[in-house]
Amino acid sequence: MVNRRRSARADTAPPFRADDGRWQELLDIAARIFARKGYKSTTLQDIADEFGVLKGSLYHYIRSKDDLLFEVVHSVYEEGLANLRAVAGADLDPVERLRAVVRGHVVYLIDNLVETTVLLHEFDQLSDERRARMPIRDYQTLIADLVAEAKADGRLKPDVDPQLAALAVLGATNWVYRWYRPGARSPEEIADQYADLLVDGMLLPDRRSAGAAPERAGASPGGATG
Amino acid sequence: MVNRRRSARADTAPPFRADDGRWQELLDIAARIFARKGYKSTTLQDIADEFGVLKGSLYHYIRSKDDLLFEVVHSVYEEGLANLRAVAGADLDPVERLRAVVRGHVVYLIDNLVETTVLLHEFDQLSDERRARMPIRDYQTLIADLVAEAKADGRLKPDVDPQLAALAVLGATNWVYRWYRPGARSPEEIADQYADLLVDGMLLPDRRSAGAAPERAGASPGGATG
Amino acid sequence: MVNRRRSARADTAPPFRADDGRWQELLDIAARIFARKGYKSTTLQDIADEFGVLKGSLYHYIRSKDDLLFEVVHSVYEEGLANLRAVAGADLDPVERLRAVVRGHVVYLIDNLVETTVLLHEFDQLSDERRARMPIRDYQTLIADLVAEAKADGRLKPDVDPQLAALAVLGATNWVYRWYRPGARSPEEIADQYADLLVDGMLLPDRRSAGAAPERAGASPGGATG
Amino acid sequence: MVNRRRSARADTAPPFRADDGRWQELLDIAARIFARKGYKSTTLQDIADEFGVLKGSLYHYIRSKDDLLFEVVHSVYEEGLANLRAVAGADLDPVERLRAVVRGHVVYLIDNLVETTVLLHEFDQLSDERRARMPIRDYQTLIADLVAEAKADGRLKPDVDPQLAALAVLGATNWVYRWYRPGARSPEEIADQYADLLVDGMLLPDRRSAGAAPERAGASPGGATG
DNA sequence: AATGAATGAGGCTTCATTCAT
DNA sequence: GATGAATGAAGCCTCATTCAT
Repeated sequence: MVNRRRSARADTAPPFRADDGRWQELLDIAARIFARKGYKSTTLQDIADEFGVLKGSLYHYIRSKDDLLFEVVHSVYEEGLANLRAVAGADLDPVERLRAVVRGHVVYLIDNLVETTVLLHEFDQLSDERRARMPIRDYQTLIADLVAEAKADGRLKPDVDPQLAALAVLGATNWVYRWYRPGARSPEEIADQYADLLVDGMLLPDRRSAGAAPERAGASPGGATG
Repeated sequence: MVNRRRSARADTAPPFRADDGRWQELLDIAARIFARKGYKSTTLQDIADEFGVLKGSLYHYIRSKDDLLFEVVHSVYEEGLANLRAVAGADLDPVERLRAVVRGHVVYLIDNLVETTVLLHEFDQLSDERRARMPIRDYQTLIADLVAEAKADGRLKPDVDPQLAALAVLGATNWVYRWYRPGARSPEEIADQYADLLVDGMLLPDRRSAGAAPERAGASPGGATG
Repeated sequence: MVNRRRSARADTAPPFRADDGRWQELLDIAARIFARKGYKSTTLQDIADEFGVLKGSLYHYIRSKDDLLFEVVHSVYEEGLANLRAVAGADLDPVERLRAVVRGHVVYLIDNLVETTVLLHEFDQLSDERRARMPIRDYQTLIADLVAEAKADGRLKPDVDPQLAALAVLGATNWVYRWYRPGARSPEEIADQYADLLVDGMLLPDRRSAGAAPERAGASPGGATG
Repeated sequence: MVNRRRSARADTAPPFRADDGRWQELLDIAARIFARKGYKSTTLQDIADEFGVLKGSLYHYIRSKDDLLFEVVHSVYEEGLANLRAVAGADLDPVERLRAVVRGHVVYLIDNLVETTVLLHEFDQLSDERRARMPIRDYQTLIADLVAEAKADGRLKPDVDPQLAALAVLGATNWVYRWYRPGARSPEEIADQYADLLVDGMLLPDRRSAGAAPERAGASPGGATG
């Protein structure tokens, strides 16, 4: 759905004005390697090799290795949140908005798998200052608010705790980065299943969307970690 | 229930037979620091400092840093799986066993939060050979099988894909390591909510356990990442 | 005679293309220290100190300490063998070729004393893989073949065993690295004496070159080991 | 021929009175490993493992690793020299004494292959003080004196330089430690061939022992380094 | 923009040696 | 005589970063 997010080199003020083609290429390479090996296990040498320059030359683009992590992560964070906010603000009843949010989150995550992997797995490696600029709790709050709204509408089981439910939703959906590999199942299929499972799980029995879709075919999804 | 898992120093054959008190202390320290800073960002100096020896002295207990990660992770992996298998084998109908498994997994994870954090976050840092000794897919398979069984019983929505459902369950529950902090809510409360949410989400509308418990009180859970 | 052998950086592919001046300087320094203290007793610190950089900086030139040993040793090995093969292929009768080979070997060895010292004393410290690339037995074979040829010509005592004779020749000549110090006696004098002694020792009594040169003056050679 | 040389624990004054069985066992083990891997590459751990104690326990037998090297080397040095002196003092003409010395040296060396290997290869690793206690030049002098004597008798080619000839003899014979492996050829066969080759090489043509033995059968000797 | 060389700090690991028990 | 634990120094190697060209 999304995927056209492109970093505007948010607030690192690099000592240069790289043409944006090369800059994006660098970010993409860094993101890919961070996702594969982890931030700490990635060396600037790894990145420079793939970028086709000597490692010292990377300092024409960045001021520190940390910059790369931040740049990779910051834009997915912002855009992903914006994306969810847009969906959450649609003119639908709260339960449907919740469903849409789950769906949208899954699709966004898969559409930006490399970057979200880095965000979700390497978030803690950011400097405190930079982590503070990405209040990751906002995701939880956004969903918890929707749950609370639906609950106020009387649609949900009375014992649903919005915060806890939000964390369950985020856990299930974020976890996708751990096992998704393109091929078996489309992002949309996964998103639909997850939305149905998670949102139906909160609903009062008698209020559930009666008609469940007929079983969809598809190879069983693989899972590296799970 | 849990938590008395103690490593029998599985298959690293360290150059000694230390008294197990010190060995366990070392593993606990390592696990704690790995959980806090990540494996790669933890230095043997960090560990030695807390253990109260010079860093070279750690080699009385290990043969490489990697040993520490493996030892920490291997026992939680094994015991956690054994734990789930025991629960999954109970003499109950499949849906109840599924519920019990979700509950058991959450409780186990929280009871062993430090070690499961290391397992879930640093699994990829293990050497290939050692990773192969812990077929983490077994967790997914175990749950997927239960889902398939319940589905065969006609209890579940026909479009539930067992593998996908298992991954959703594991995502939601495993994610707990990202936000759980002792205090606000008991492990059992969380476990119950998760079990209800996730299992109910798979059930056919008319087959659901009618009586949902009245809302439980509790402070809203904090969440570092989520 | 020789001594212009310069490494073409045979097959270590270092992470750079240093100007060869510095590279040769490094190899020369390493060779000198290896020869003096032995490979194992030489530290990269020793080498870096003399090279004038921090020890970590050596890794611009090498990938491991082992590289240095290999580079030092590989080129003398190859060139020394080529040198002998050239001499052995001359258009002379076998006995004279043998004499020339002994002479040539001694002169080459002294002309490249530092490197041959390292080759002869530290050969076993090479990794198996690298040792395999230098079939040091070729020296023995080359000489044994010449001896066999001379024997087939009927020039040698019938009980001369070519392999054993070759080993005697190599032992006597290679041993030079243990005691030679420039000054007392010229490489050529030594070479001539050795050739006469060793080759005459194989000849049939009546076939020997009658005229022996008059005694040459010269200080008695010192000898550290021997 | 010899081989019953047993160390009297020359002058290391160890902090103990080990029963000599264990002490000899330790020296034998150390010698074997030093010969195989080199002194520097041998760890006390290696030795302790084979000796069947923990490495710290070795300090009941030695005061330092260096002690082991010295003890191993000192006794072969002394006994080997005494052996040669006895042979050199026999009541024979100088040329025959020379021949006997070459023979005796080769046999002794092979009979004590492990220890002589350590002596010949690791001599330089001894502390200066200890090296000084083993004037290895004595071997050279002993042989050079014999050569000079034979030369004074008019038996040798006039251009034979006694020192140089002695070094050739020592080189050829000492080198045996580099290639000898039991099996192919008896120590005595090798010794005879070497004596004939080296001594005949010094003789005046017309004075040589006419009858050379008929070719002896035997597999060709292997040679690791040579 | 890029190179090539170097820095400097620190990481993991090894190992001879000591010592209380 | 031996153990088990620890020391302390040092060794090899890595890597983010700097800088003159």
